[in-house]
Amino acid sequence: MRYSRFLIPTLREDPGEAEVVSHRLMLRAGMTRKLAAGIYTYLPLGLRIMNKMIRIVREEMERIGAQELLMPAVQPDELWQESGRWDLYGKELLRFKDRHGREFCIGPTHEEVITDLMRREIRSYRQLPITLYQIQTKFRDEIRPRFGLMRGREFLMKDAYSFGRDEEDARETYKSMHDAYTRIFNRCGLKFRAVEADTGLIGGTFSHEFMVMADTGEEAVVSCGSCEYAANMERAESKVNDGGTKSEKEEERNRVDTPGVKSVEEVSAFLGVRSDKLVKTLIYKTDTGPVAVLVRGDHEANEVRLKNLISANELMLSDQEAIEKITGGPSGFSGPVGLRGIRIVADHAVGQLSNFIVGGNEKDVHLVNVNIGRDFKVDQFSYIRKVLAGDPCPKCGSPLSIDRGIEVGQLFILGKKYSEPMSAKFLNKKGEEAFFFMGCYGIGIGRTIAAAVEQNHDKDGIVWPIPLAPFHVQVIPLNVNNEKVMITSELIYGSLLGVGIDVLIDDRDERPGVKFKDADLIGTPYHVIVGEKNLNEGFVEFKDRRTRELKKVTVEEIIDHLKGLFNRRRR
RNA sequence: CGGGGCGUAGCGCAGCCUGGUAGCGCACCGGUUUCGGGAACCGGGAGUCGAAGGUUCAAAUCCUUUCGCCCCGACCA
Repeated sequence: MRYSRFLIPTLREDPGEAEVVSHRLMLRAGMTRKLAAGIYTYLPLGLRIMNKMIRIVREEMERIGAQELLMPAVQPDELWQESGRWDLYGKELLRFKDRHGREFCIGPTHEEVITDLMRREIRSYRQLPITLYQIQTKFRDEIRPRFGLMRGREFLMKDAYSFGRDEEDARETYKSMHDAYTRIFNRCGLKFRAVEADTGLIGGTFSHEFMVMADTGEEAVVSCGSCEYAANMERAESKVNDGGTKSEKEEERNRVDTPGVKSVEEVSAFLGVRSDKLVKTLIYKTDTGPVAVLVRGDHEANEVRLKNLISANELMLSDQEAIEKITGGPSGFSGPVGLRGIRIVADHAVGQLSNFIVGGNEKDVHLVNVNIGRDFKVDQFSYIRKVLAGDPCPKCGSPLSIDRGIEVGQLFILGKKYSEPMSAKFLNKKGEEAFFFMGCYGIGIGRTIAAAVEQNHDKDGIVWPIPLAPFHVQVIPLNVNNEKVMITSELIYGSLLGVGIDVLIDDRDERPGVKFKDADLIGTPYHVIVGEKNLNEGFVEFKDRRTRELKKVTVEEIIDHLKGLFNRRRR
């Protein structure tokens, strides 16, 4: 490709709209442009990267025997009514009516469509298991799109769906997907981790997320340095010390006046006790009724775990009014003692405490030396708090650490969540009807590219991992008006092109500085610099973008070297 | 949806408080000189000041409404 004929509108200055590195650099490098909030155009250079990514994904999907198909982006409401998600999905689902007034949506995911297809086409267990995938544009009307490609509304996604006879089939496919994902993200040059995840709206029995580690990540990832345990914050837990006996003798319960003292920090400072001697009482409103939740003062409630525990779809902290009605006191002074007509669930850590402090359900009053059993009853203990850095690993007990990650892929075992309500059945070996046992597996293409930029850049621009790089080599003739320079540059360009290496020749009549800056910004892994002075001594220069190492070499050497380099990669 | 901020040339911004000829840098076009890390000089093109309404002799500037965008939060595959 000739730079002079190729649209790469690089920007010298940072666009004001961009906050995160990947967004900023991809705009500056002329790879993407925004059309509306969360909706982006991929310019030619950006599309080349996307296509590289897609190729990797296709190769790895084919390798595990998944078959590609393409489903419509627009989907009729009937299918979503069948699965029950039309009402469940909320505003994120972009809905509209056609000219006849029929309801449609733009697909944010395709479980319904694929399940419908399979129930029509698959009759027998002999046709199972089968895995299908597509690479397709999705739309989710995010409340707040942000971070450029990392969280757009319209985005390209690889979504695969497996149909098996039973759970064993599903687990097997799941495992091969896990391997395929590992290979895909490795090939993209990413540092990542597969973590246990909550199943969210898609639902199902278990799930892994592939997280790319980056400070700008949106999700907190809990992981163990000593064993393979890793989970996202929503799901993570730590070892529960439930064997511990309470050593302290139960003291007499007392009321203390705590005028205007509400928060854990205030109470612990006011009474001169550590916050882990306090118990927070949170009153939640849920679609399955109100719940009082007890966590230790220095802990935070994990609302996702809580939701799962009590099988609620909706869960939010109660407002002032509801709190007064339930506890009899204002917010900030809630406590479990004397609560009636409300379920009380407590975190395991609360169960380890004795003689702790709680709110008195009365303005300006707290209770000290409170004990479970004697003073109130807990309906259920569970792990319902957020893990803190340093907590013991649930598997091996070593301290856990918390990092930030970008979710680039997710694996779900769906089970019969869709096949049952949609009545997607086949005949099994015994001649009985059975529901498909399903799994689904997504990769955010654009997001993975953005994540790759987050992990691979320096102050001058992007440093593409070779498999994703839009061009492998950039030939930079420093003076296009010098015949010798151009003949040599063209020779190198042609030779590399001839062996299938992606080469960009910067044949613009620009000053060297401009070309160097653009080459660094775009992030081509290797630069071949052809300058008059070196050429007179028989040399060109070879630069490694990542290390910035510069070598003087002859034309023959550089061609051989690059040919060898990319031949080896291909094998 | 709550809080904060911003819409002025392709991009980055100033001007607005205190109303009176729309400006700067980069980019773009032409010319001269340059030519190894975003060149210098000369000349030039480019704006319904987000939109609508109001106040005023006069509005980018003041008032009202509205649309869009960004950030934080709530939410989230």
